[in-house]
Amino acid sequence: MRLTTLSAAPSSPVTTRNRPSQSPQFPPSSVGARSKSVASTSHFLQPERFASLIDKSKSIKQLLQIHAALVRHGLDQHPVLTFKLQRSYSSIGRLDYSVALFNLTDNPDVYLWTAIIHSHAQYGLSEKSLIYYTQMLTQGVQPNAFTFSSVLKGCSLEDGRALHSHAIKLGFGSDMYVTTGLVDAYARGGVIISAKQMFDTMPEKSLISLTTMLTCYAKHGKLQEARLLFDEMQDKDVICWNVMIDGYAQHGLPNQSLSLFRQLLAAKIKPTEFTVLSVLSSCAQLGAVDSGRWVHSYIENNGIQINVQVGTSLVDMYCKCGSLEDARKVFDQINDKDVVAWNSMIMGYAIHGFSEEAFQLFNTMSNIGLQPTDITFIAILAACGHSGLVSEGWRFFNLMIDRYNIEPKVEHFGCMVNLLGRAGRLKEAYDLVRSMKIEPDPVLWGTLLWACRLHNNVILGEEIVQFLVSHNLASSGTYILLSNIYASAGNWDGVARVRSLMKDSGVEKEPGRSFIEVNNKVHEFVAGSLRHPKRKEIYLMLEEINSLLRANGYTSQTQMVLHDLEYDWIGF
DNA sequence: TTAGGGTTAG
Repeated sequence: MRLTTLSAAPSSPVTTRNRPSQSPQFPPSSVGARSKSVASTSHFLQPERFASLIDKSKSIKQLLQIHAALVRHGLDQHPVLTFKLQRSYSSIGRLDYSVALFNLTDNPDVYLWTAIIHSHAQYGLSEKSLIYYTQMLTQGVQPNAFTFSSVLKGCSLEDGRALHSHAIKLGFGSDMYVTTGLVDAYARGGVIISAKQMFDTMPEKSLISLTTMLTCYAKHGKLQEARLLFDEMQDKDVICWNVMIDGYAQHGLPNQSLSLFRQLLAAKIKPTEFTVLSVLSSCAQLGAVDSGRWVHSYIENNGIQINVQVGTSLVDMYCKCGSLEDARKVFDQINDKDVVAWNSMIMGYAIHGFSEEAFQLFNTMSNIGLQPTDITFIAILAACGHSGLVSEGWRFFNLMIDRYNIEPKVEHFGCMVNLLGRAGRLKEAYDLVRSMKIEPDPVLWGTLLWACRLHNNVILGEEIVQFLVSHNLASSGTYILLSNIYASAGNWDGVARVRSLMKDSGVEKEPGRSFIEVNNKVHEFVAGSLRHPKRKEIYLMLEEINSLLRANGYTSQTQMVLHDLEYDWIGF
């Protein structure tokens, strides 16, 4: 007895592309029967001929014609043809037809079961593919190595473990494809040790299995291990480079990412769309606008398509580098902008204080019927914060909850606390934090403390710090902020107390860092470090700037700097 | 006369 039910006409294609305007007729019995269709020229077509027709078909119309012809020729249960047709439906995004065909097949063989499992896994429907897998077992059909490699794709860690023992039991535990799938499953589940163990059991490693392991390391920030593997790899293709470059970009090492990108170009390997996404992210992190522009023109001159993802990356890069005009130019040229593209541009305006432009884009986006996301509201609330628009902030905060049913996250509360704090409404900000149903994070507390410092509210500052210390939530930043609060109130005893408290509890301040790009080279400065080769010239120049400033009547605001625990000589 | 594994933006 089959567990799957025979479904009526399929109705939900996987993608909206190629969707026919009218309801599809299924199973097809007369499509193309009387017309001069590809499949109706002969009544005696051999299965081989049908197989080749299916392989050549690219549209749903052609596939339906062939399917109809198969029914007429009594070949609709032919295992090979059913398999091919199923795969073709799925490959053009019609998983619905694929499933319907599967349901109409009397005794699906291991090929068809594996194909339906594979199709669902391909579309990210891994739970569904696991259901098919269990149904397959219930039907008494034995899975093979192909089945395992398909069902492992995207499965959960728990399911991956179960499938692992199942694969061993059935003798597929050392198949290269199955093992690679297991490395990937353990890696996605975050169990790097198990992934590595699987990897090590492989007698032979393919480029794919090496890349899977490399991805595991890179995704989990194990960049040294990743680099070691990367350097050992012979015959690296561009995907390996992409994984490594992206690993650096995603884990705060944008300089290494750019440096590896240069090596890729030097090795005459052609970057892809994936490559430029990571590289643009690195440029954005560094504020390296010259490198960013170079990548932009590289994209334009080397046939890399500026699709919505690449376009958004460019927008983000230009925004973070402070070049809003360039960002807007790219933004306006992106076709089929999705919400992420809108969010990036709105965020760009927000962080640079152009709240009006941010609001305008928000309105345009709403007017064209695009639903804002939680990120959109972070951008909008940040824009309110930069312009001190308290009532606008509350309006958007409530709009988000009431109209768009978006639950505020800690970041939204952070924006509100920042907004209220800047406006001096500390009590309101503190009450908001205390009323939160979710746990406030250290950044949020920091924002509130920073506002106490800004408005010299020592009492509330102390209260918050006491709360944080007693709940074991205090970080070095907490102490620094409290010290600053005392300093700005002229309370030197307080400053001394915080210093000794920090010393006693062994808290160390993370050194501040800053970057600047000069002539395509990014220079990094760490507070207190004098390692830059041109430090003498830099100091001389700083002194010269200071003299000029003083000569023009500028007195620096040393109130904070003097009483900070470490003097960040470059960050000003 | 059938098949499987690796990299995307806030």
